[in-house]
Amino acid sequence: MSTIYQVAKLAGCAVSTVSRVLNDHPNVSAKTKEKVHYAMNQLNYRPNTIAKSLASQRSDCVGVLVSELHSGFFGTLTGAVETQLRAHKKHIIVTAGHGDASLEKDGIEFLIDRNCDALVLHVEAVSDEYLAELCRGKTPVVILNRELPTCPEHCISLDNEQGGFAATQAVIARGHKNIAYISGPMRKHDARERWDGHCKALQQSGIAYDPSLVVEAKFTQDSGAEAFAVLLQRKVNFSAVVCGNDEIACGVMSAARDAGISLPNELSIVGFDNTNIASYTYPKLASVDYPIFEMGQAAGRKILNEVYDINTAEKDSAFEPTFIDRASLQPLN
Amino acid sequence: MSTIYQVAKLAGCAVSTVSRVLNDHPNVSAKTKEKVHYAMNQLNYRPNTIAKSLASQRSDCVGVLVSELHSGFFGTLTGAVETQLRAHKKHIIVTAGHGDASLEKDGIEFLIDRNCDALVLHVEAVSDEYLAELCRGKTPVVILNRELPTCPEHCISLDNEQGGFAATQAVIARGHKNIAYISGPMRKHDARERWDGHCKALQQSGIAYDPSLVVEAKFTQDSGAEAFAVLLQRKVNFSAVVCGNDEIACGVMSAARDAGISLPNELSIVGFDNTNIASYTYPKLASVDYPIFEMGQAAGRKILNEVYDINTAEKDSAFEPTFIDRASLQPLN
DNA sequence: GATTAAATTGGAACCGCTTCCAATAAAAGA
DNA sequence: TCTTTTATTGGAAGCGGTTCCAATTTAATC
Repeated sequence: MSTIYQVAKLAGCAVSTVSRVLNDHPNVSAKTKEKVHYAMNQLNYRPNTIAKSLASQRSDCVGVLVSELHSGFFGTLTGAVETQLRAHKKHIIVTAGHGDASLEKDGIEFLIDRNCDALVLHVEAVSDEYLAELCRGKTPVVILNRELPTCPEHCISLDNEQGGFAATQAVIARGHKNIAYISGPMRKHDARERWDGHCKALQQSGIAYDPSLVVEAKFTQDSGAEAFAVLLQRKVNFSAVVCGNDEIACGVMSAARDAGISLPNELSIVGFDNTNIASYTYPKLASVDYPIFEMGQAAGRKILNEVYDINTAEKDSAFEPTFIDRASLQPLN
Repeated sequence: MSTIYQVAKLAGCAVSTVSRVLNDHPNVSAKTKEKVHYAMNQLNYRPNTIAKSLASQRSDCVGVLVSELHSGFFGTLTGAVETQLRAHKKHIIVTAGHGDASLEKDGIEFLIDRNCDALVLHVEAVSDEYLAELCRGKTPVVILNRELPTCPEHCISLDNEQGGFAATQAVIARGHKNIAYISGPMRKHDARERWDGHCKALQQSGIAYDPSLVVEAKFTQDSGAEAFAVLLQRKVNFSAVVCGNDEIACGVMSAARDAGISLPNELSIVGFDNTNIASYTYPKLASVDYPIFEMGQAAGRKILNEVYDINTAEKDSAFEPTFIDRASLQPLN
C-alpha cells in the first residue's frame, strides 16, 4: 500500500499539496493537480481512511445502533439510512444494542470512538438522562422512536399512542365490542404507549376495560401464539385481537388456526408496524403503518443537512401513524 | 476527551507504560498498574480507537458486506456474525453492496480501508477473479454462498443445486408431474444452480423439461406474483410451483389466491431459504432450509479462530440444504 | 520594469496511540 | 558485597494523513 509520501515524491511536490488535491482544495494549479493524479494512478494509491480520520477528526461515517440486526423492522430502518447516505458517499457503521442498557452504551461508545460524524440511535434500554447527556456531547445524534422532552430537536418519532388508538378505534368502528389486546413488553415505552392508545379508544367508545382481555407478550411470533393460548384458557369472549406488533399478530393467526378458529370471519386480527409480514400472511394483516423507512430516510437527510451541509431539498413531513385496513379485520356480523 | 499523555502525566509515568497497561502487557509492576488505572478513572479516559488502529494496524472490527440491509435473509446472517463476535468484544461494520459490482467493490475497499481485521462477504456481482485476488490480499476473507475453485478454504457455502434438487424431488415424490418453476435472476449463480437442481430432479424421474413451465423472476414477492400471472396466461397445466426463494413463493401464494385458486389443495407451492416468511404464510410454506444463521456463526467462529486466536471449540459441520415439509405442499390426489 | 497583491507551494507540527530499543531498577547468584 | 540476569520503565520514532503559516511564484497594476 502506497502512502501520501510516495505520491508526493513521485509527483515532485509536498505532501501538503497532495493532500490538497485529495480534498479538492482550491488553489492548486492545474498542472500540479495533474501530476499528482498521475502519480496516484501510477502507485494505485488509496488514502488511508484511518489516518485521515485521526488527523481530521472526521470519518465520513455515520453510526447506526439498532436493537437487533435480524428483524425486518430494523433492517428497513438501517437500509433507509444507508441508501440515503450512500448516495452521498457516506458510509454507515451498524451495531446492535440487543435491548440491553450496557450493550447499548457499549455500542454507542464504540461508534463515537470510531469517529462517527453522527449517530442514529434506536435504543430502548438506556435512560432518558443518558441520552440527554449524549445530545449535549460533541457528536450529533438523531434518536428514533423516542421523545426526549429536553431535546426534541434530536428526536424523530411517531405517536405510538395515537397509533394504538387508531387500531382499536378501527376495530370498534367495525362493530366489535369484545376486543382482546396482546401487548409487547410493558417495560418498553412503545409497547406501553400503544396500549395506552388502546385503552383510550375503548374509553372514548364507552367500552369498559376488562383486564382479562389483556395479555403481555414479547414482540415475537412465538410469544404472540403463547399469549393467545393464554387468552383462550381464560375462556373470555372476544371477536377481535389487537396486537402490539405484526409478529405477535402473526403468532396469533397461527395459534387461532391451530385452535380451529376460521380467519377472518370468526376472529379479526390487527397488527402494528405494517412490516412486510403483513403482506405475507393470509388473510393479509390489517396494521398500523409505522413509516420506519421514511423515518430512517428523514434521519439520513437530517444528518446530510446538518452535519455534511448537503442540502437534500426535501422537506420532512410530520410522521403520523395511519391505520391500514386489510382482510384480517372484518366487521362483526 | 483525555489522551494517553494526560493519563501518563497524572500517573507519573511514560505513555509507553500506560499503553502497556491498556493492552495487558506483562512486565508492568502491580503498583504502576494501579497508579495508571487510578489516573484513567480520574480522567474518565477512553482510548482513541482510531489512533490505536492507525498505530497498531488492527481494529478489533470485522467488516461484513451483504447485498441489502433490509431483507430478513441478510439480517439473520449479519445478526449471526455479530452475536458471535460481540461475545468476544469484537465489533462488526456492516455495509451493503446492493447487488452492484462497483458498489460491492466500493464497500469492500471501504471495509479494508477502515482496517477491518477480517471480512465476511456475501457478494453476488463481483467476479471470481476479483475475489481470488482479494483472498490473496492482507486482510483475511470469508466468502459466503459462493464456491471459489482457487481458494475453497475461504468459502462457506452450501450446495444450491442439491437444494433445488431436493425441492423438486419432494414435489415429484408426492405425485406431481406438471411442475412449474419460478426462478430467481439467472445471472445470479445461486438462482442458476437451484434451477439446475430442479432440472436434474425432473430428468432423474423421467419427466420431460418443458420451458413453458419456467419463468424467470426477481427474488421478490411482487416479481413472484407477476411471474405467476405470466404462467397463468400461458394456459399451461401444472399442479405445483417450485420457487427460487421464499419471497417469490409468497408472491405466488397471493397471486394464486387472487386468481381464485384454493391453497394448498388445488396448488402446491414450495419455496427456498426457509426464512421467517415460511412461518408467516398460510398454509405454512414448505421450503429448503438454508442454514444462513449457522453459516454466519461459522464465519464468525472461523474468524475468531484464525484471526484472533480465540478457540471457540466448536467444530463446524458441513452445511447441507434440507427440504422442510410443510402444508403448502400436498400430495397430488 | 518596479511594486504590490494574489495564487501556489513547502515545511513542520500535530492527531493519539504502539512498539522497538536502550536505560534503569530490582532480583538472583556468586 | 559485587556481578549477572531479569523485570520494569522511559524515550522516540513511526502509523499516514491534515492544516496552519511562512515562503515562493505568478499575475496585476501603475
